[in-house]
Amino acid sequence: MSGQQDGREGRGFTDRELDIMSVLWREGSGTVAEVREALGDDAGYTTVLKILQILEEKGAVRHEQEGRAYRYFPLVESVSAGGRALSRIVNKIFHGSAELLLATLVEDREFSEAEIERMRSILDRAGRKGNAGEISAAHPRMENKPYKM
Amino acid sequence: MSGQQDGREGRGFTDRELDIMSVLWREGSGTVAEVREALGDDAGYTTVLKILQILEEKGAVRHEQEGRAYRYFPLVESVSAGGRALSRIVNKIFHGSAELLLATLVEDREFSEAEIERMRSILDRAGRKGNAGEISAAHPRMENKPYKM
DNA sequence: CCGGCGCTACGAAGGGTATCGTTGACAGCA
DNA sequence: TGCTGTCAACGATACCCTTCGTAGCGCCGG
Repeated sequence: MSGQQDGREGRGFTDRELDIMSVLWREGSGTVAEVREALGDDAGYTTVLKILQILEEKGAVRHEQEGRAYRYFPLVESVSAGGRALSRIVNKIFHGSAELLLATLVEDREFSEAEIERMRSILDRAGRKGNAGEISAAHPRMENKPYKM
Repeated sequence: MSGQQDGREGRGFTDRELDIMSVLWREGSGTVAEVREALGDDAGYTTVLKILQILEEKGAVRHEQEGRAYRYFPLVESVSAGGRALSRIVNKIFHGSAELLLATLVEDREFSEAEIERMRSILDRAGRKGNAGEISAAHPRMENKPYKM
């Protein structure tokens, strides 16, 4: 029994972990040295390695041998991590109101017309897809949806 | 060196802290017992008290004597906490793209027509304001009060 | 007046994160 | 062949979060 050592899976990322995942998402992959470089070289080598290993334990990244070094690849999609984080924020901070979230977002930042136009079209798509006619039918109780990682 | 004093002073709440702040934001205020009740009574009394005290240390809440108990009030607005959290997510996970964030948001949830309509109007307002022209005198402050009741 | 109850304060235990120092392996080079 | 630089693994350290156990205090009912 206990086939797999289920460590800390399904959890969110900590600050530092997120920093490193961010690099991996942006670059696609990276060795310890590369990640360390991308972070701004303020972190020690072993520190970055350690966190990468923790991330691997969590199932968020994997590695391949590349020459003498390991190259790390993200296993968790940034979108799915983002979805989780957003869900959390919407529920805990904005009480389930995505509108309030959006309002806060546009309050804090300045968007170009083009950006706003693209965001509008995203909403249009959502409107057509999510609700082709009926409105009050099902009020989506925005509790925690099941996500998978 | 390079200590990690990045998330201490009210910048970013931990899981449990967020749970409790969420209750306070929703209810407006609460005693330890009330908060504990609202959480689902799976938490011990002293646990909730402790976190409330930590929150107070961080400057996120304050308390007033009320009879024999303390009544805690949130000092940090949910919107400002949300703004910070959103900023973080946009930058670290969505690489600064609010569009991608919005796309993910609408991917994960189903919205009613009414909600989408309101979100669209939020974008309209942002478009008029953010446009390099003139800011109209009417400044529709998006507060967290008059919404979603 | 006294005991119980509710409340806060103190602080410790348990587990996790973040940062390194050190060690051992190995490859390239003089 | 022996030195040096790069790399992963291990272990240590320090700090933080979360959960409580226990103690002390004031109030209320009997």
